Amino acid sequence: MKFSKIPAATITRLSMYSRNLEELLAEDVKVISSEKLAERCGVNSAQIRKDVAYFGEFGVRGVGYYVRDLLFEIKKILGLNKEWNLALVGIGNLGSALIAHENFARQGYRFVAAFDNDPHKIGKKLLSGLLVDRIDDLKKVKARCNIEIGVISTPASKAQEVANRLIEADVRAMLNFAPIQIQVPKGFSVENVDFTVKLDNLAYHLTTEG
Amino acid sequence: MKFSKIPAATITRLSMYSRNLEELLAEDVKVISSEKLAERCGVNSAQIRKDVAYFGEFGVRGVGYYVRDLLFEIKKILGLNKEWNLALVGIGNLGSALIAHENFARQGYRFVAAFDNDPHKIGKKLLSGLLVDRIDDLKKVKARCNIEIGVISTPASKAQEVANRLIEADVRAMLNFAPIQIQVPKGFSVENVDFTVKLDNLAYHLTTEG
DNA sequence: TGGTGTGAACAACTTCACAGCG
DNA sequence: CGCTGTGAAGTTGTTCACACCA
Repeated sequence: MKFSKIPAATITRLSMYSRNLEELLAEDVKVISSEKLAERCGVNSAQIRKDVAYFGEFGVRGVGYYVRDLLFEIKKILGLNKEWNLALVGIGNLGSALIAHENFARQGYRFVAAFDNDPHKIGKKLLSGLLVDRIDDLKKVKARCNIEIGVISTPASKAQEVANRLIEADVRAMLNFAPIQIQVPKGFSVENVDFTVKLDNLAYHLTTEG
Repeated sequence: MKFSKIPAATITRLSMYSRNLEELLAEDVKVISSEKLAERCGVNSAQIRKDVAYFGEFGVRGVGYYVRDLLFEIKKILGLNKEWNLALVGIGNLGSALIAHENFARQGYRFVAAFDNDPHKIGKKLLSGLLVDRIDDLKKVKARCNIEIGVISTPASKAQEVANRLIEADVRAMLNFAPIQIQVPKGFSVENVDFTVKLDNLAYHLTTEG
């Protein structure tokens, strides 16, 4: 185990390993070698060994990794041994779909608040049972619900403004669905989910190789 | 201009430059230096010069880049000088939200077909006016609508199966919203939009640095 | 003069290859 | 013996620094 810097890509792969290990667990596989797991994940086996070795010695030489143990360790590394409280900002089509989406809940992400600035939406109850709050009440609601991650699903033109509110309320992490680079101070994290960029990549490949 | 291999990250950045240039155009800015554009995009200026230099000499020494011209060239590179036809597969909450989402249309991506395998949904008309087709009719519908990119918004358990149908129908590009690695043969492209991975990254940072 | 285009230096990440251990 | 853990080698991507040109 070393304390050198962890590549960002390593964290992303850990997330992928975690999902695959969950599948293996469901298939009742007890032990897996880095070689086999690598094949499943489409990466190099040394990559897997190196990725997990950043954090400890979780394997058994001559044997492989115990699926249950490795899964547990990876989840601990990622911080998935607890539930995380999300707040949705921007209750449009996409936002509503996200609240209803199963993938959040399954991994322990839970929407505890929802915000909008449209007076027609404020006070309404969503299908999930959540009440839509005014964005001005963010701090107050945060104190009550312990919001840990903000999910921004407003139009691009409003996204930075929303981010500023989240920063003000000291929400340290944001998942941004708007196609724009959000500026945050040190100590805050933003992850972008930008499907236009992905589509542009596909268009490029179709144009170039097709 | 050189024909060495283009880093994947370059394409992703071109997409970002394109958006920023569109904003600059709207602000009526005529010329911009790599330095200024870099600041806006949060990257190094040499990076920008190198990225665009892979494809040609679009700048003017001592001046910078003409916004309109560079935007045009980048869009041509990415293949955004045409409209792209999308087919949505999986009409759940997320799928419906995607069809209604403005960001696709604005960049020239247009949904021309929608598929599901739920008998209750087939034949129904979506808000956009699209009729939901049977996935078995994919080839037939493709012949009519010229589907170029498939958008997969089914549960993870069905995603590979859907991908196989798309491959069979020779839809060469897929945007996958299911949290799973999709396997495709050479010549096909997949881009993943996976928010659980992004959330795991945020959770990791909150756990580690927070 | 000022900013591009680019070889060369650098940094980061990935893969190899094998020592070491269960 | 077999598979992990890891230094070393290799590869890829980024930044520097400056020649060159409008």
